[in-house]
Amino acid sequence: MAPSTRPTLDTVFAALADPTRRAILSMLLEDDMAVTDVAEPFAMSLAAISKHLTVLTNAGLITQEKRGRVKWCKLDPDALKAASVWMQGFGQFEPVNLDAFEAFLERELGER
Amino acid sequence: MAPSTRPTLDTVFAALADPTRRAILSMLLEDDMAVTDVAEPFAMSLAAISKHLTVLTNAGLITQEKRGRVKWCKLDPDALKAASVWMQGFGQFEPVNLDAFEAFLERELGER
DNA sequence: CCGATATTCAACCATTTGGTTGACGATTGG
DNA sequence: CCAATCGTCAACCAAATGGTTGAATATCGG
Repeated sequence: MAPSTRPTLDTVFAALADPTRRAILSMLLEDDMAVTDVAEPFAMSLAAISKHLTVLTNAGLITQEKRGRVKWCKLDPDALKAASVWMQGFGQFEPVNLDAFEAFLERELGER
Repeated sequence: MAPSTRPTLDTVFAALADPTRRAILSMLLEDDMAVTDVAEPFAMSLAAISKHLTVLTNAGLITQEKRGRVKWCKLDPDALKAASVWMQGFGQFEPVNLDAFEAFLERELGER
């Protein structure tokens, strides 16, 4: 599924502003997933998750491919890359630090 | 002025999702500015800009210091750094690329 | 073929967001 | 002192957001 609106910094950052959507991205970091499986850990309807996935797709953060009755969701980090470049213009941040990233993930999971 | 709500990834990304606010950040990259001067290039009321600055402050992206009747706005890239680290977990992006950043700025200014 | 599974659609709702205008409080400078 | 300037507040508005439920549409498997 291609994004219905061309991804922009607006759509990318707006998509990232929601904790549910960031959690979904984290899950997809592990592996591609079907919509139903994405929805499983969340205390909200499947329809709500489906909408979140649409937002992520329109932002270009994931792609969705339908095989049979299952729609597979796959992380697509290109849009993130664009936003990341934008942000890095505001400061010389240290190079990729996976440890810090893990810490963020854990803190965020802990908050919920 | 300290943020009234502790900055989170939610507030940082939500703040970045608005083109007016991103433009304000770009302006503050050049120099600190008073609220009235920040508002000058925009076709919107001073009150609206004041609200945008509150959003940026709550996200921890800027600080505001009142000296006399003038309130000075100053970029504070720490919150951006946190968000940047989060994003970099999703891909091994090339190191800081200021050229790409300039291109983004120009494209964004061109869009409006 | 038929029931179950996967996903979206449509209508609805409450809340948030981004803007307006006009009044207001604080500070400055002549 | 007093008029002008700086910025926020309050009330209001339209549109977008994030959620719900129930029905609809495909597709799979036995």
